[in-house]
Amino acid sequence: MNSVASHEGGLDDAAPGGQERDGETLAQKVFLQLRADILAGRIAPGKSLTIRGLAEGLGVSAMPVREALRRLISERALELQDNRRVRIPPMSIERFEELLHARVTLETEAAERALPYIDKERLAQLKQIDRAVEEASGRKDLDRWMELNFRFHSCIYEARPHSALVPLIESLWLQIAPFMRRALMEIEGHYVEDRHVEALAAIEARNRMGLRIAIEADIRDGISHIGNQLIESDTRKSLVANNLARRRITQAS
Amino acid sequence: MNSVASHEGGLDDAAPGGQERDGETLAQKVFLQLRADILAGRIAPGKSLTIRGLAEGLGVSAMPVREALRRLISERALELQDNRRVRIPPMSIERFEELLHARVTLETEAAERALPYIDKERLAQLKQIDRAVEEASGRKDLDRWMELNFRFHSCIYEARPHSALVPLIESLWLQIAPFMRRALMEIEGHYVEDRHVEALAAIEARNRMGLRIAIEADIRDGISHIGNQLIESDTRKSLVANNLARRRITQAS
DNA sequence: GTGCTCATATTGTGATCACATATTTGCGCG
DNA sequence: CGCGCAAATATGTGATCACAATATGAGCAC
Repeated sequence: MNSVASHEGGLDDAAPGGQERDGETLAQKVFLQLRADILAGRIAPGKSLTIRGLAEGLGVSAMPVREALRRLISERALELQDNRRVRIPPMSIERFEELLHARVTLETEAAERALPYIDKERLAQLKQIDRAVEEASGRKDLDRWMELNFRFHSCIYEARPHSALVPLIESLWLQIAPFMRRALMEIEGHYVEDRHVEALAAIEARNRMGLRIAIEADIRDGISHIGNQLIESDTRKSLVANNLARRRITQAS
Repeated sequence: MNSVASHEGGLDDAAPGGQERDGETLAQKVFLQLRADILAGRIAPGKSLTIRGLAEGLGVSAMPVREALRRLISERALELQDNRRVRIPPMSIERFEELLHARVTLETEAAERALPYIDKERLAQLKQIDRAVEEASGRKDLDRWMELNFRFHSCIYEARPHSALVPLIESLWLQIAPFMRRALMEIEGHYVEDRHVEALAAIEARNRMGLRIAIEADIRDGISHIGNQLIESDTRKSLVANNLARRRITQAS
C-alpha cells in the first residue's frame, strides 16, 4: 500500500474532453504529485513506474503522465533505464557523496549571496518555518519535517532575485531526497542537531561566513555519517527482495 | 532563413508507424537537434516556437516535439510563457550576471574535483580539443568555436566519475549560450584571450588553485565586460522590431 | 484614421489508437 | 523436475483527433 497514486479518486475533477484550466495543466498537477511523492520518499527506490499504471491510479490518461515523467527524468529525479522503463535512480556511495558535496557547494554560495536580500519580514518567515520544523521533529512526522526543511532552505536562497542557483539546488534535493527520507527513517533517534538556529543567528548578525558554516553543517550533520551503512542496507534489502521474488515464482510454478 | 528546422528532409528516416530504434527515440533526436540549435545560437531570443511548426520543419509528428520542448523547458533552455507559448528566455543584466557567477561557482569546483582524475590520455585529448578551438577561432567559425569550447570544459569536468555537477553545468550553458553566441557575433575582434593554455598548464602541474583561476578567467574574460552593452543592444533591437512590426501592420491596413 | 467587436485561424492540451519491443507466461521436451 | 522456446501480455513510442483558449485579422462605429 506504499504504492503511489493508489487512490481511486485521483486528481480532483476529470472533464471528459478538452482542457483543464482551473489552476494549471493536468500534466503540471501530475508532475507536482509525483514530485511530492518522490521528495517525501513514498516511492521505493528500484520500483519501476509504468505510464499506464500511474495514469490509471491518478485517473488521467497516459499523456499527462508521460510529460510529468519526462520532466522528472530531465531533472534527474527519475532515471530512464535501457529497457525504456522509469525508476528512482539507485543510490551508490559515490553518488551520494557527490550529491552531498554539490549541495554544500551550491547552497553555501546561494546562502551567502542571498544574505543581503533577507529583510525583517523574510527573517520572521524563516523563524516561523523553523518553529514548524521543530514541531514536526517533535511529532516525528518525517513527511512534514522534510517538506519544511526544504522550505526553510529555499526561503533563504530565494531571497535573492533572479538567482540561477535555486533551480539547480532543487534538482539536487530531488535526487537526494528519496534516500534521505529512508535514511532518517532507519535512524532510530532521528536526532539532527538544529543548525537552523545557527543559520538564523548568522543572518541576524549579517555574518556571511557564519551563515556558510551553518548551512554546511546543516547539510552534513546527521546525514553524511549514516550514508554508507544505509546504502549497504539498501543493497542488502534489494538482494533479499530479489531472492524472495525468485523463490515465490519458483514456488508458484 | 535563420529559422530552425527549415530544411525539408528533416531527421533522416521516417517510418510511417511504430518506433525508431536505429539509435534512440525520435524525441531524443528532436531534443538533441533543438539543443544544438540553441547552443549554437541559431534561434533568435524572443522567437516563439510552435509545436506544429517545428514538427513540420523536422518532418515528424507533434509528439516528439512536445517531449523535446518539455525537456528543454525543464532544463531552463526554453521558457513557457503565460500564453502557453514557448520561447528562448530573454536575457537581462541581472540574469546574465547570475548565470555567469553560477558558472564560476560550479565550474571552478568541478574542475578542481576533476583534476585528480585527469590522466595522460585525457590531457592529450584536451590539448587536441584546444588546438581545434584555436583553429575554429582562426577561421572565425563561431558555431564550431562554441561547440568546441563547451567540449573542452566538459572534457575536464567529466573526468571525475559520478559527478553531480556536470548536468547542472550543462543547464547553465544552455541558458547562457544563445546570448553568448550573439555577444561574440557583435564584438568585432572576437578576441578572447586563450585561457585554455593556462588551464592546461595548471593541470599538468597539478595546481588546483591555478586551475580554478584559469577556469574563472576563461569564463569571465571577454564576456562579462560586454554583457551590459549587448543586453542594451538587444533591448533596443526588440523595440525597433516592435515598432517596425507595428508600422508594417499600420501600413497594411 | 482610430479604437472596438466579432469571426476565423492557430496553437496547446489531453485522449485514443497503432505498432514495435520488452517482459511474462505457458508449453513441451529433455 | 529443470530448461529452452513460443505465445500472450504489458509497456513505451509515435501519430492522429477533438476541444478550448489564445492570437490574428477583418469589418464596423466614431
